[in-house]
Amino acid sequence: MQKNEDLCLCRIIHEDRVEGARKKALDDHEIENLSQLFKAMADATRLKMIMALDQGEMCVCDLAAFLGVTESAVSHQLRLLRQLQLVTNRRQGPVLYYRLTDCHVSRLASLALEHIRE
Amino acid sequence: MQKNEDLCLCRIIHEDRVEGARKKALDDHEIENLSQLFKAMADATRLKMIMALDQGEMCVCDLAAFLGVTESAVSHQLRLLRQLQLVTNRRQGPVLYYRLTDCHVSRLASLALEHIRE
DNA sequence: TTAATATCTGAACATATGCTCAGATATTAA
DNA sequence: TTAATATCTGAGCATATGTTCAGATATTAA
Repeated sequence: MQKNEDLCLCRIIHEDRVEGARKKALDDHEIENLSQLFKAMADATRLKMIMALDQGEMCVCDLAAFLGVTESAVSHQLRLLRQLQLVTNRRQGPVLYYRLTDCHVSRLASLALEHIRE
Repeated sequence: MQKNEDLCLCRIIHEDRVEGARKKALDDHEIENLSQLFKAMADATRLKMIMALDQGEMCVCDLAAFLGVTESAVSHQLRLLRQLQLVTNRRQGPVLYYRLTDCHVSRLASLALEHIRE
């Protein structure tokens, strides 16, 4: 096996394919954003949260009860989803009602679900 | 804060919403499968591999050269993708050519990309 | 069989992740 | 102000993840 610096032409069987892949490749920034989005949906708890919020807005208590985890855990995950702008909240007194920012994530989930069920 | 056993009704503000979410919730098995699929796409290296294979089949060497990681790393990731049946291979002599099993993952990636670029 | 090539595998390691706990902050009502 | 409720936050911890390394396996050709 070779060190990173040596990962060079000597082992490339099909230079054309490697070159072709390079040309059509997304830039790193987009890849990073894509993987972040998928990462947000890659956890069972967050996925359940997203599916639940797709039905309508819920507060932290509600989500915690639904999920069977502490409100702290929910809050941490909501922060992550908020930072990715997947969810938004609305304050009514001391209660924060969370909802999906738009239908993007639920569409992604639906499409993925179709493929799993096929 | 309460322990898990105490995560009970006393903190549920909107029982109806919690109950509604419970009724429409996917079963755990499906949630698990969904999150596994998203997890597979949640890593930059695997995402690049998937996008590259969407262009056509490539061998392990090619992918390693394209990605700039060791062939060992590629092989480990390919095993994961194989186990989830996202990729398949075809042997030609000592060379294994990998390709996407179907268009599902690339569709997912395309949809996600649209949403990111919007 | 032997050597060369391509890929796979398990172990080890550093880093990331998700959760709980304890306590902080924010809002409301008495 | 004080107390109560709802949520947030940082620290700490156990587990998961992604990579490399060293060496194993599989295929082909001499």
